[in-house]
Amino acid sequence: LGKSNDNRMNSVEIARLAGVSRSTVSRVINRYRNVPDSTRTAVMSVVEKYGYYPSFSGRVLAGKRTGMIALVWVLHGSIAYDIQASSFMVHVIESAAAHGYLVLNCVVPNLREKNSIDRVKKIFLQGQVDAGIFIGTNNSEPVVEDLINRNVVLGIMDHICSGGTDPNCITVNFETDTGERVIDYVYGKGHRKIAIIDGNMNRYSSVCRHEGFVRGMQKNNIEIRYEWMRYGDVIEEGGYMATKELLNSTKELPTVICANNDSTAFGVYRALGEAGINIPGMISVVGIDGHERANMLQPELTTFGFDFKEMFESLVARTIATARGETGIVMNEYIFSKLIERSSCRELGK
Amino acid sequence: LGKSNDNRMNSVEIARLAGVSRSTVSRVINRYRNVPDSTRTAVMSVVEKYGYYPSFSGRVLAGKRTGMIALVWVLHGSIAYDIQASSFMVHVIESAAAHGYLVLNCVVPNLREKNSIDRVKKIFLQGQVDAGIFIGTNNSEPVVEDLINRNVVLGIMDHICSGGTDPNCITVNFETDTGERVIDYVYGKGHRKIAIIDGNMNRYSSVCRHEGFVRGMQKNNIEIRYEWMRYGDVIEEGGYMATKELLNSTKELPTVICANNDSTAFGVYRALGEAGINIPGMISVVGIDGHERANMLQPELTTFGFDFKEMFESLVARTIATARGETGIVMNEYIFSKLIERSSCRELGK
DNA sequence: CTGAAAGCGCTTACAG
DNA sequence: CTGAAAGCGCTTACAG
Repeated sequence: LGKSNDNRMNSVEIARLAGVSRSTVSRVINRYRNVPDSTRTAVMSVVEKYGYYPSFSGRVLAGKRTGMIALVWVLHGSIAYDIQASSFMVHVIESAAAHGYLVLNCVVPNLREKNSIDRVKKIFLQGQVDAGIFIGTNNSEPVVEDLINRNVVLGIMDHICSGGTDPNCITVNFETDTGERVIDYVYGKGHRKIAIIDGNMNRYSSVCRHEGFVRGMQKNNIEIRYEWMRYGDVIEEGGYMATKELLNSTKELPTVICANNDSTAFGVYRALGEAGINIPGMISVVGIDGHERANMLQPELTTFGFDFKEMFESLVARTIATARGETGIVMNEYIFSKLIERSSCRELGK
Repeated sequence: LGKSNDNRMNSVEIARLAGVSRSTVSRVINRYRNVPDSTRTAVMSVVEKYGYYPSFSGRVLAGKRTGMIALVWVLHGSIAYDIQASSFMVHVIESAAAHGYLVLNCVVPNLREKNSIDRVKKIFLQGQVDAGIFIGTNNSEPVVEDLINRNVVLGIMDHICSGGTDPNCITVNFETDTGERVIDYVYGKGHRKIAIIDGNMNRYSSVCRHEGFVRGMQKNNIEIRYEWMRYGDVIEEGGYMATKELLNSTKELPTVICANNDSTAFGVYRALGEAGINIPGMISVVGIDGHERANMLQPELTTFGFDFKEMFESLVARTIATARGETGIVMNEYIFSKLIERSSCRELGK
């Protein structure tokens, strides 16, 4: 039989002490209008006297929302001791708090392995939370599609709904022309020997940026040299490995390396540093993201930055609103970058 | 009346489909021993076919644990875009995951303001989680004491239980002699003109370190000059302000500044940098913590580092074990620092 | 080995 | 304005 919560009060006890029924206690707690002040005060004084808080599971079982969203964080490879991860988390937590929501954190190494899949599905399908936010997912994840099909409300970063417009799939995506803008920028600085460290081609944003880089090269009549085009994943280690391979396999050096994102660029820095190649003297570097650490590098990284705080505020707000059954919500949004010009990309021929 | 969860299965439906009673479904789900394989298989095939997950609130209301702990993060002042915050969070999340627990995140600006108090109390007193971890609390917080008195299981960093040994208050504290060790170290390097940037005297660790600094000075017969002893709080901004004030109000400069912790030391760096004072040429700096960012400074920061990963693993493990009713658990632990000698503290007279 | 039943603590439509 | 009652979905002691 259900275990009584030791010394905790329940609504029948409060009702008895206040001389009303449980129904009335509940109405007071839930701020129903049709309760006269005298009743309300009588009940509240007992509630406060005993520090009574209605049982969470009781409330939820009776039909209330949980007031919680899950933040599912897909972290492939090693754990990120990453300022950006920290700020993303805090953005989600604070955005949720602004709507009276709490965040349940779930970090999984991937979304393909049985154990991780089960942990994630369980959270939603048990009804432990009202909705979820996904960060770091690939562009096609069976778990995500499964949850969407089962009417779980999900807010996903960098994701296109496969079903077109599921009413419970909220998304935010990156502008599609960042890659092109990066190339235009370095081209404008006089660079013609351009290397690309791509991201993870299972991510929409990486594919988009890759295509943008290529469009930019073609538009400006730059030869695409595949020895200078590498996959670096979206992490520091990937950028490092890709740059090392690039340096090892090319006779002629590029004058600039455009990275899929700033974390990747950090790896580029490390590899160039180890090879004794000066930035931006010998090779310039440009990133994408506006990572908080980018201005702590030597030299500070020139990058195309996004306003992630604003992005998460909107994603979380739209997701919670959807979970609350509100309508007329924008299902997808794009975010746009702003050039943050620092000192890692020099002007050639000066 | 309780709202049915649209298309979600429940245990009576599964029972009907499997040709058994709800009791049996529950026994299978909960891995009871006395269920023959044939019954188990029959039930599980229905469970899997429909992707059934038992309702969280139903289970909890019937007496199961929530499998969740709350992480209450007291962040005074502005939001930390901080690698350390990120790694602490990840440590807690991963440590909890190792025990099958999920982490509910709650960030509050302080624990004294009515709204924050209420948010925090609600989480625990509603029974939303099995236990809590507190980071960043002052050494005497009424909310914390209240929760302890109401039998909530809490794991607290840098905290001494006021009641002595409440069986539900798990703690971890810093060694008490770090301050002394810092002074011994700089003394050994030839420093005699020693400045101190203290932390926040509402924290046990800051008080301890302060006392350690003083003991170290006395032991080594160093004059304590109060113009060189400042409060810097435990954050970058505090270290910055304190150092600026110190520079503005003293004629003679110290040869070394010992900071309460690394974040504070970051602020010391910034203030010295702005004043055009070379580190360690003109003034050396020593921190405490082993902050992940400390090796990214110029020059890299010499500091006394702690193993926070291990610390959180133990704190979380002990807290969860207590929540599970296990006994014989170590209530308090101390953690010990290791000197990480880098280049911010020079040897004098060489 | 298994089912019927009680109980966990709430909310809300219904009736007054 | 308010109470009695049904119902949310589970678990487990009890009885067989």
